[in-house]
Amino acid sequence: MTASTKPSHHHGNLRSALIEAGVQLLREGGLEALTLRKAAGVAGVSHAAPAHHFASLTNLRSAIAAAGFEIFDASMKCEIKKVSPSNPSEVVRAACRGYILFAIENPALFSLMFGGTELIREEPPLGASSGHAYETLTNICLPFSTDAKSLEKMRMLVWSLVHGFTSLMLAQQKNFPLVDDAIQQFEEMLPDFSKFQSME
Amino acid sequence: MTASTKPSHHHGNLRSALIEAGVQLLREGGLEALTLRKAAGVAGVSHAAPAHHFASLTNLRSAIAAAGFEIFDASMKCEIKKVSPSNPSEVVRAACRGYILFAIENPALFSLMFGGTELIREEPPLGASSGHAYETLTNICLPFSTDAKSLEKMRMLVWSLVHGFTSLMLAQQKNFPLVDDAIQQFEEMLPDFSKFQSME
DNA sequence: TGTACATCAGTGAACGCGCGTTCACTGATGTAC
DNA sequence: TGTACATCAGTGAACGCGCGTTCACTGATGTAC
Repeated sequence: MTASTKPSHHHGNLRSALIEAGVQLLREGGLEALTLRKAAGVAGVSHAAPAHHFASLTNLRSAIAAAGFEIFDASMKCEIKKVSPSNPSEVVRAACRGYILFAIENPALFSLMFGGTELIREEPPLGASSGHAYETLTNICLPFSTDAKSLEKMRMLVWSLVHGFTSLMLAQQKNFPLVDDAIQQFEEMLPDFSKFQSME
Repeated sequence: MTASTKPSHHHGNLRSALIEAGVQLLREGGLEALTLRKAAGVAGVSHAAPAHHFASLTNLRSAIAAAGFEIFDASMKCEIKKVSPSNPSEVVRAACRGYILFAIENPALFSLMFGGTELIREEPPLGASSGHAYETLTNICLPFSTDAKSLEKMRMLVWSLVHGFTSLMLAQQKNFPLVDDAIQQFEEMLPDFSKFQSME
């Protein structure tokens, strides 16, 4: 038994491991598959171990949702990077692609983040992470707004559109459409934002 | 003890009573408060009684979701009736008001219908009920479309907008905004649909 | 460098809980005659 | 109208299950001297 495989009484970074295990459980078994005991099992520790890191299932869920918002934000930013920043409409479309891609890859995590599950939303980890995604959504709307009020309206419009489309897509859950089909359907539906401003 | 209050061994219409009980449980305690045993308790029967009507919790959930879609459709239709049918944009706005009002009054039921919970969606009761709401959403989009494809796009646009707005509103769940505030915010955000058609 | 000790993360057994489900039963209802 | 009987909805006790949680414990880590 080498030093690297030597089993240690201490895990090292159980907190992160439990969050990762939770993301995996959500992916494999949906919302109801996420329990403290199962997360401990996947992380390879006894079922009593999580108590040292998470006081309750709601705390673990909140931490997982926070991690989810970071992945979510990264997914949007990744798509945004692929297009020219000089075309604001294309940037919005790219962000929406990232939004939809994340949801298709992590449907249960998406449900946890936005669904009816009780979370501790106000506290730092989750509050900060969802704040990052909120900032990204705000930034892509800046070119379409002239003041705080029009910014607020544009953000709400874009966010509602892409969030509604994504949620309805997940709710139908009939043998999942190809990712590209979903995105194509979304983009065909999308109004021409550049004309929105002049309509005011 | 009069005849009307005489307790009978038979309930009469336990199936409906369990669905009603379920709606009440969702309203009072959220998604996780809905169990077969609690529904039986609220309906005033022993916890083994539901087995004669629902083979599993998923079946009860599906029946409750079906009932929810009927209430949901009625809520939209109720608001539509209040406005002039000769103004299609106003009809769409009215339907959206019904959509939002339903969700505010029944947040957990809304989550059950559209969230990550597994339901038996294909079978008659739920399939038919959600079909009614789908029809209503289609009908309000008819005046804005010239063919099947533009109808599909308009329906997806309206539906995504109102569904996304509603879901995000519920997800924030910070001391609930006044109903009127939510609807006002939605209507301010809403683009002018009458101009959409000409933009194609 | 070595030793003593405090800290703390993980163990494994045990607890009570609410859950869905099964089962023999009971009593009301509805029908055949 | 009355009687016998089949049907079926609801009862209440019992079952096993996975869950969160508690607890005394153990062993690794890190620090003081």
